[in-house]
Amino acid sequence: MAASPSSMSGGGGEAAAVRTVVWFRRDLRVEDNPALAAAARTAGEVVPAYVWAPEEDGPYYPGRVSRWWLSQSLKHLDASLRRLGASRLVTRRSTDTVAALLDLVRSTGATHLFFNHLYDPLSLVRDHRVKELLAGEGITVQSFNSDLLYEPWEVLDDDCCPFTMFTPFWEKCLCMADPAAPLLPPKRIHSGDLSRCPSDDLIFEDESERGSNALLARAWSPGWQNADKAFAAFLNGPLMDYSVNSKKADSANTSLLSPYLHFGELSVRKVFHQVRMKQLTWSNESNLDGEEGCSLFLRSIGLREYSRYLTFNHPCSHEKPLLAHLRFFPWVVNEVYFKVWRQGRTGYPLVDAGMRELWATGWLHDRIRVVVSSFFVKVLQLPWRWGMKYFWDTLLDADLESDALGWQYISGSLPDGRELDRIDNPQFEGYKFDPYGEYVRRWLPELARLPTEWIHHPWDAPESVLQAAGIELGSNYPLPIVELDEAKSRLQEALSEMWELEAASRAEMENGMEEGLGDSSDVPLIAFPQELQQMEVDREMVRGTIHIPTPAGRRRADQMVPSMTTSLVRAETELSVDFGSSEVSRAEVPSQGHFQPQMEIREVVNGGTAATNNGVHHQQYNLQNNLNRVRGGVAPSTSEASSSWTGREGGVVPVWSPPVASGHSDPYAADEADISSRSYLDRHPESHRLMNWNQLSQSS
DNA sequence: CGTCTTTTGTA
DNA sequence: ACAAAAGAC
Repeated sequence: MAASPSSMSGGGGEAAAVRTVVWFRRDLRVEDNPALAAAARTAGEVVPAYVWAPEEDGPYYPGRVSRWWLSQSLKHLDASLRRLGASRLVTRRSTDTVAALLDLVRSTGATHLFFNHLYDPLSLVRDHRVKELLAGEGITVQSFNSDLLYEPWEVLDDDCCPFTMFTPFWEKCLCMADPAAPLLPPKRIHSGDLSRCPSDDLIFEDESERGSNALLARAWSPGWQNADKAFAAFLNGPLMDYSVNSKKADSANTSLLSPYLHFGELSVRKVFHQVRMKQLTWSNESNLDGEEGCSLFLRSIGLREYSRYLTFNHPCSHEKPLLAHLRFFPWVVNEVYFKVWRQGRTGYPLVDAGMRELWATGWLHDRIRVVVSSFFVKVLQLPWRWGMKYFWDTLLDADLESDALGWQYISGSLPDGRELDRIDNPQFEGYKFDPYGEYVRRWLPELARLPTEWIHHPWDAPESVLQAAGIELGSNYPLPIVELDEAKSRLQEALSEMWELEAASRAEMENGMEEGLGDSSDVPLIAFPQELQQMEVDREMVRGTIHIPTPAGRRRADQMVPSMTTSLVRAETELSVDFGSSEVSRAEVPSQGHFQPQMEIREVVNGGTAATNNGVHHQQYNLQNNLNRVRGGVAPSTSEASSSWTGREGGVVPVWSPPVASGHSDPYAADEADISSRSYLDRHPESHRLMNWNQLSQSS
């Protein structure tokens, strides 16, 4: 297992010949960055590089706010690297990362390529290709862990199998040896002569996005040093009351660290160690709430950890339910529902407030994410992947692994997820998370004058109250798009249908096994709506109504909330008189430490396009798929009920594996994406070996 | 006031 | 499905 000197190239010569390309991805920091630290330790020259090839991500081309963050963070990183003595961050625009790296290595005469691990399926495949190709060129390629407390293959149960449930996974993590202490930034970096190594200008926004992006900068400061500050602020502030406050929709109580963590501007290992220290302190002071807050916060770090763990072991987790029977759920493919949800016009105030906040700011409190996604899946019964894709397109902290985990959890597709058949009632959730209605009033100005008593169920309010509040249900605020009772019965029907389909397919499977791999009963993925692929703001909805006279200078293509009717317009204009002078027209993002129940000025989108995501190339990846293997005894119960959980898979959008006939009566279907299938690692020993092999260099 | 029932939270 | 908590009796 030694650090494989055999793969070294060019051998012999003077030490000065060592030149290492450090390939940055989602590890945009100089502190506790193992790849960078290792490169600096070679005492040779270090060429920091970034390759921007978003087309490779297919439908998961980053959304506007995410690209904005990235652009800022790269600037910050470049400045940090220069301060350390590097000449610059070398940037490349490409549609083929591997080719771009090869070119980079050749044009710099580098002998080494270092980078930190990623665990999403695209990266696993691409990084493997990078290693093969560059090693073939005689380049020493090493990769490191910068993103996780523990590598996915390090956390195994007593039988050395990957965990399939979060709780045992996290318990195991917590009793493993502490992760390595964070590394300091390198003292100095020399890049040598880079005059023959051009950089490309990276363009992360188009004209139409500039205005909206400018607003983001008022609330957020990307970059690893700012991550550090935000983390310190959280440690010394909201963390203490984290457990007490975690039930409120108010973002001021949250860490707001997720975008930093997504781009690796903040090291989870550092977070872990510092929170642990706080916890120890509070524990000694018998500060039970504080101590519990630490556990709770670390648990959410654990969920992030687990999301990588899952995608590593089940590379299809962003498109296929991990519980196979869910693949037979008859999702309602209704783009009108989808649109209404996105626009925050479902008639359920808490849901609508959340969706408008997301739209306007790219941010959503975790609780509210659960509310809106649960509503999406259970009340509207839309395919969860649509919701996940919308989150991907709009969230500032969009993260494929975390979002896949979240949506699978909500849609009942995980062994330890929520039950699908229990509908969360947004009204009661409103009482819980937003007891004074402040959150709703802030994001739904049309309901601003409704007394708290009715704010979460305006449909029950007496006519006189509504009138006094200037609300006409069905006109300036919608009636519930689906009644909860109706949703419940529809959900029951859908579930019965799911079980029938599942049973039928299983029967068919048992009969027609020999007929080969045709697998006619395969359930295809539901494609994303075209509209979502372009992230277009719905225009008709807005055009059909009255336009708000838009104050000069505030008209912009933005993710602004579409309004619907005249009376709403009236309410808005009135409000804007009150607040118009105080610059509240910004796309508001939660800022740490205060919460003002304040009206937002809203404007109608005049055909604005939020983002022009054009990277819709559907890539096909040829991950070989073995025949299903059953892992006996791991499933929670192999009893009669669960014996019906057998399914198959299908694929339309990026296909990871060809459809495959499924196993027999296993608790979980045994196929590529399924939770009981053999892990990705088992099926791709090469990747495993490569990773393990390099793991060593990190610990040196 | 104890026991049974309902609701809630759960990654 | 299940345990804990809250509510009903």
